[in-house]
Amino acid sequence: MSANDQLGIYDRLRRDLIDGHYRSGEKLAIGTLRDRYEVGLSPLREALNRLAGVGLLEQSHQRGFWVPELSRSALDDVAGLRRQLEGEALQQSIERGDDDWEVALVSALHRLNQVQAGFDTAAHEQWERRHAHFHRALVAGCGSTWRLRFLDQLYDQFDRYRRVAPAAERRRERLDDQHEKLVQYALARDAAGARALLDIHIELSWAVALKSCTY
Amino acid sequence: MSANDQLGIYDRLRRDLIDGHYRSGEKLAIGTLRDRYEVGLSPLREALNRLAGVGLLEQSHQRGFWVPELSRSALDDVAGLRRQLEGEALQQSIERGDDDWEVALVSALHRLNQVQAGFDTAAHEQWERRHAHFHRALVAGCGSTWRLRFLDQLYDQFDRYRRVAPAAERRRERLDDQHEKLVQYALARDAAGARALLDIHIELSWAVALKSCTY
DNA sequence: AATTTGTAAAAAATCGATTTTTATAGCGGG
DNA sequence: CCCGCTATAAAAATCGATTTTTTACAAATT
Repeated sequence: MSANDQLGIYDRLRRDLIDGHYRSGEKLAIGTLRDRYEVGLSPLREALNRLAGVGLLEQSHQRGFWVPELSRSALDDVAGLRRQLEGEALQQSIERGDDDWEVALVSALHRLNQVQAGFDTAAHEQWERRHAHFHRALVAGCGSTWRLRFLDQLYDQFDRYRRVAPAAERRRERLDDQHEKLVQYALARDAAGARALLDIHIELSWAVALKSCTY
Repeated sequence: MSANDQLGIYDRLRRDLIDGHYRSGEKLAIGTLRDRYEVGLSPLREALNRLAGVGLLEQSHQRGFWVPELSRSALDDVAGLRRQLEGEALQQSIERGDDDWEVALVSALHRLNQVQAGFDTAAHEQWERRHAHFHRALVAGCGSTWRLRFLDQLYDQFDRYRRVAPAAERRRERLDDQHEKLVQYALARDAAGARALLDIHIELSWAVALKSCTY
């Protein structure tokens, strides 16, 4: 509980849900959450409702909140839709992105690479944040608010699987390398090349995340 | 306040937001809502939070909730993304939909046509519900939970514009006719034809909804 | 005259207690 | 012995009051 106290209960819960702090399908007892996060019932319930709105929780009337089940089919669904939405968003970003977009993208990549070394828990937290931020920066220039909104939700869902999947160092290196190359394509305004690589990138990420499914 | 009392505050607010009962950009005073809907503060706030999660409201910390602004650019965004997501969903539905999907689709069309006559307020309410249900039935067989989830949100957004746009009877007839033809394509398992018509259908709907933007 | 600062009113957010609903275990009947 | 019913316990949902924050207005200073 160090820097957590600055964050609202919504952000803390969201992070813990994505990090796999709660088991797939687990029921969230509101009273228990209240004690654990040391918040009042009202802000807690409001956060749970908003999280249900963006698909990070499921809600049943008068019966409380659940963590959505992790499943192979749900992962395939998320990955497939992400590939489509992110691919087109990347293409549009490359076609329409301005100087500010380029700068933000380069910055996001640099920040991501800064933290690739030493993988203690805190550093990994930071890497996760910067990784998510990088992918958002890549597509931020697409000009479609709703596409970005949906992509945010899909990133979160995808990360739920990746976070609980076993480490895959060899593949992680290739993925990191692809981040570099994606930026090169983007700066060269090669939309087709970028999109082709992004498909590969998502497919490889999917293969890593797939290991989270015991089935 | 007839059948409204059976619905939860979330559904009542959602319907009123889509129906244009609140102005674009309007600030929602929580105390006023509490009196108008005759509900307690807690369920009201929880509903507002969930509505913010699905994009039917905007929220600013400690500053309350707003109705998202209607704008030409936002409508174009919603319509474009809807065309893409719904088109592919329709194609997959036609390729994968089973007998139950066909039955539900035919039922939804029939129910929609049953209410096309007499357009008083209550009948129009019913038509709106059945129209939304028809489009959901059309794509329900696609097999992608997340795609359907996002489409639901896009339908709601699109309807916000259509509901406040002036009536366009001539075009409405053509749109209703297209509903029939869409089902014919679907039952004939002609995915390409259905998708082409759906593009036309959405474009025509967009032209109608566009009249809601004063700009 | 414009900007800043202080104060009062209004609104949102939070809290703790109460009510309502659901789940569980024990009891009685088939 | 199993099924259904009731009583009890637990949990979620709701309420009304309180606290905190923001906003609007006015006075004072530059």
